[in-house]
Amino acid sequence: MIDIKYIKENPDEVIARLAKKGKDAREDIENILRLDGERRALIAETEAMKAEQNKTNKLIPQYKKEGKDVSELFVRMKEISNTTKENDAKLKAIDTEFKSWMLGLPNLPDEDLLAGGKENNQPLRYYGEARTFDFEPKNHVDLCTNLGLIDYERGTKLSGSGFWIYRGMGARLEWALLNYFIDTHIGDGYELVLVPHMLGYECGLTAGQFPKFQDEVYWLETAEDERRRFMLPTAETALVSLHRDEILTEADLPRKYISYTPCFRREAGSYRADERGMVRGHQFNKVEMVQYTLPEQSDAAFEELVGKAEALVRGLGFHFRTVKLAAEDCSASMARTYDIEINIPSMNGYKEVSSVSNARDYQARRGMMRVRRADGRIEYMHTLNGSGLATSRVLPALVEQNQNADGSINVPEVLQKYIGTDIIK
RNA sequence: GGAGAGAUAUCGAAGUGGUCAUAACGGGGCUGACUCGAAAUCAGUUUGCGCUCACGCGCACGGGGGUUCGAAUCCCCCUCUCUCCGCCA
Repeated sequence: MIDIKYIKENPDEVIARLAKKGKDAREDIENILRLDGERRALIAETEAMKAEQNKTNKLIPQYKKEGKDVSELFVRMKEISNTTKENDAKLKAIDTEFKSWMLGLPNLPDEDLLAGGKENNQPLRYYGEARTFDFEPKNHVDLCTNLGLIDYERGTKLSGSGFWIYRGMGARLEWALLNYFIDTHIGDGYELVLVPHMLGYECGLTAGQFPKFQDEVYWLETAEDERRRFMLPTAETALVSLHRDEILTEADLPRKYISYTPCFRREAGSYRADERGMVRGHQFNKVEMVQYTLPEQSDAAFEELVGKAEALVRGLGFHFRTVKLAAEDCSASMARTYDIEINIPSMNGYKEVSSVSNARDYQARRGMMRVRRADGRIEYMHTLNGSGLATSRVLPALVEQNQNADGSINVPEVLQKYIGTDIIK
């Protein structure tokens, strides 16, 4: 959520900045300002009456004790009671509408972001060189199938399209990647957290995925009187709710977490012909990094997370580039996002393997995540997240880039200790 | 799955319709006194949210609704925790 005070004081600026994200917020802001005014007026009126009510309530036992008649007071009190009840109902309706507009507003993009979508993304830096082949390289689907690493057919048999099965050396390669990521993060002082894979609604709301993107996750069928739960689309959704409704102390921050989870996504309508194989599925494995920081720490934390994701990719020997996303390409909750993209030869281009974002106080406001400063002030923390990394893009890139003419695959050095070999054939 | 008990501030916990939410009482934290310093002792202090330029005012006793002039307290629904029994990897 964006600070209502900031919206009130700078409505035009907010509209202009959200426009960079491709959001025409004129109607939203108009409604928010109107409802906020109505809300305040009603609060002022109702609270004055409640003050009278409270004062009189103290008189009643006193009068009774003194044997005075209280029936006149009762008449007035009934009046107040009726009006405040009506007002409270009105206020609730206004509040609900107000909140729904507020929750619908995306985060403000940072000032330095370019407006517009993907076409305005800026590559910031490149690392290494794209591999060239002196033979006709195979795509990862053929490579993985031939080597028995991935069983696409049986994945579909078990669960339908968009699911695959890692087998044998494929499963070990996948597991080796995850181990490499996790060990690196632990070495960097991050706390490993294993979270539930089914989450309650509030988690999605805090992360900023709900109410707008409720259709993009898998909901579990529940009985009428049972709490609704969904399969997490990313560990961020869980980790960012870890400190929901908490007030941490300044010394507690920054908090640095990582989590491994499978991620479940509907990906409705997003299938594209060039995204064959395991680039986009309904379930994929990911190690996620999340930081909670003091507001003034979040810029440095962002650079740290980007650096960590880059280091993992570099460690695997990949050529990659780091791209600063234009405002519209950042997700709704985020003020800024950098993607790390590697080359998947069969796809003629760069594909995202990590996305690092700074939400600033947007998620903290939604989930009431605050910090008590040394001087006693309470303010919202900042939250950041980044993939570190998702294997579903890394493994295809790895097999394609490390393939030999005979169809075998060289195992990057950092993975060899986990998998026990330097070549898969 | 069955039966029962419970949820009050940083923690334990009292309060069962008004004059104890300025939330008793106890512990912890912080500040000060005493001390070379510490412990002990003594004194003080210590919830969050909203509205307001401010003085202040309002709200919150797990969450939601109801009864009442008035609810921590009575009624209904939900969530969570604990105990016992059953079942179970």
